[in-house]
Amino acid sequence: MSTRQRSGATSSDVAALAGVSQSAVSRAFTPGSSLAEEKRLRIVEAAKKLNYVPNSIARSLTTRRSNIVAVILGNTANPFYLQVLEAFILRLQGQGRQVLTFTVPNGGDSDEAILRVLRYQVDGVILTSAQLSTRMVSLCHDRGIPVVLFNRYIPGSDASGVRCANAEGGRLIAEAFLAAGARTFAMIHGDPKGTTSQDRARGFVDKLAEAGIARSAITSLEGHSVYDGAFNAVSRHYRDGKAKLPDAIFGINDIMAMGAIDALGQRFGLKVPDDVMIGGFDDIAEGRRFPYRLTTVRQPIDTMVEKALDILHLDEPLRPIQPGIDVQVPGRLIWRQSIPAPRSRTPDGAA
Amino acid sequence: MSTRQRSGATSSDVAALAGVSQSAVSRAFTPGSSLAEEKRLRIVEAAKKLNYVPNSIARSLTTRRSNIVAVILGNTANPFYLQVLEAFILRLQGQGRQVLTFTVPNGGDSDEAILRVLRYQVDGVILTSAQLSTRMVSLCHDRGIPVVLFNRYIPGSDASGVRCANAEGGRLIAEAFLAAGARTFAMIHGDPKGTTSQDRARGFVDKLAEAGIARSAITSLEGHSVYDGAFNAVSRHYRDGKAKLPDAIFGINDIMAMGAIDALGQRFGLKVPDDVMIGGFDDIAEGRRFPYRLTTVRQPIDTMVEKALDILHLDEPLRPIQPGIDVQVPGRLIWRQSIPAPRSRTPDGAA
DNA sequence: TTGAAAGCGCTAACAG
DNA sequence: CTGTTAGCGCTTTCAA
Repeated sequence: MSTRQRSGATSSDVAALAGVSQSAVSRAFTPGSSLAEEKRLRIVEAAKKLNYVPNSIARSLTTRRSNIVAVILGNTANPFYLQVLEAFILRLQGQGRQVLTFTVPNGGDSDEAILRVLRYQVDGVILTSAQLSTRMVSLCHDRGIPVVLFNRYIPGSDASGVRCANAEGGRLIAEAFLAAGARTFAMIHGDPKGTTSQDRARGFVDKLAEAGIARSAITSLEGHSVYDGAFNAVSRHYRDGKAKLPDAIFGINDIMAMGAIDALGQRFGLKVPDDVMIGGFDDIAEGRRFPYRLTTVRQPIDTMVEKALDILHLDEPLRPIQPGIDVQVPGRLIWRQSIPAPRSRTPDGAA
Repeated sequence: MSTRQRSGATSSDVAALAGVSQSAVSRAFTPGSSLAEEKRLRIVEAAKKLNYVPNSIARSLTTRRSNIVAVILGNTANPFYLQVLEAFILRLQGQGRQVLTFTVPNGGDSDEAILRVLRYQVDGVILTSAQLSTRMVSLCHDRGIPVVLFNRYIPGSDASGVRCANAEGGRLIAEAFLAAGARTFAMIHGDPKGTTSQDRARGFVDKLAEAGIARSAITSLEGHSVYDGAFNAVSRHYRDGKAKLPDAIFGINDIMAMGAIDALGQRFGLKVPDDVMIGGFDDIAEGRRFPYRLTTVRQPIDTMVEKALDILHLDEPLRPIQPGIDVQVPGRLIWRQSIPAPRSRTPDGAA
């Protein structure tokens, strides 16, 4: 029966068995280091016999590189960010790196998570949660740990980030509504402090203004970025004919748009798009399904993930961190049935 | 401009500034170690001044404990396992531990992930993906790293695990169908090699047999544990009236049950439960929503997560690993509208 | 190409 | 309570 004390063979054990020096063993497991082929083979064999696996912790101590990237998640209730997490894991795994995952309560600050991450000497941090004190940003910066904000930014800070062109995306939805003949609107906001929500709303309102729609023709509801929030907001606002139903509702993200559709259906027996048209943002898998068939703005997750990792420069650890990089990736309108398509569009196709 | 070389102040730096020994600094950051309060304060102050954060990597090297737990995910297309991941992260984070997340392609084996995990000296491994060679189990065992299988087991192996009482859950759904008057059935299987799918199906069929339903009255479809798989299987099998529709369909998990409901609605204009009744398993959030309102068996995630962590015995690392623990947690039937409720039941309530 | 030796930053006896 | 000392397992000069 094994005890938890022992943690397996070390490079010295392997060295002894193979009759070489301990550094030779180290070299045998370091691609690109010079070692006689015959010797390498003997070492690998000895290692196999002892079930030797190199200790990455010890390696990290000397190299000062952990090969670990931290991903800090905010709103896990939004499937979009779970998809993002998965994309990061897949890509990073493919590069031989590991992902340390943290969640912070929706709207909470990520300072505590950052502090933990610092202790583990991660090579980089991806942050998808809203709040981050600039103090933490500089703490990471001082220690040479690059941070990239995913889909958010801190105005006035020099933190780097990649995000979807949110305002432009908001405009796309407005255009779609307009093309389908809508004249009165509602939008369901997410986190009122989040730049993502604000930007999408701004683009939406701006485009509408250009088309001559007064701000007063646009109702604002608060959905707090989650399904239930949107469901409840819509249920409450329009119950008993209290407020007049608009022609179109913009869910600032898909999950809220879905909440709105379900509230309309369940509470008021209303059909989309016959009674109200709905637009979303993100293009999550759930929104593509039969009951929703959401017209939405697709965020190109893979591209965004790739660009985020580019900013991290994991392969060139010595390169100084460049502050203030702000990459914006355009979203793309995906037409489905939740907004009646103008004649020139085909459902489920691109804009 | 900072370079990536330097990685911050060390305990020696703090010691120098505070005028104490380096070990005093170590003690100041180790709860429960004896140190004069006045001295501790001075150290903390010096640490703050230097932005000192203890290096967990170095700590792990000496203590042989990383405070890291690995979670290896199989089918990420099933929201249930994402919920499980989140539950683990939340709980582990609360204990001051970190989570290293891995994904393995659906049906792929997790050996490669395990090997990586071993290098990082994790304190424990949670595995939710099907395939795991017994060689890897013993590799972990030898190194004193406890492994627990979540919702699956390897017959004949001494790997520990926690799972829902799947067969019993399958029986619950069968009972519900029977109570609602169904006489002909279909079930949509997940991974045909997965014990989870097999057990649920077995319980379902057994219960039906006891009620006098012949095996030939039960159609088997393959949904591969994913939404699209179930959607396609149902669309294909029943198109053009090729096969006769059963009274009830059991989706071996919720996400497949949802795929079935959508296929029925979109392809054949059929309504649930009026035309066909549907049962699921898992009780994922998506299945509770208006378009689905799935009657299902709830897996008590929190309980299961708790029991899984109990098996890991993270707090008593010296305790030898006990092989072959197999905890089964009962599921609970949740009545919703996808199966017509007998008079004695209230929708959304417990069985 | 190879081995010896010096750490990486920290914890853990062990004296005092 | 506190400082000294000896490593944890590995990488990396530095000579040979």
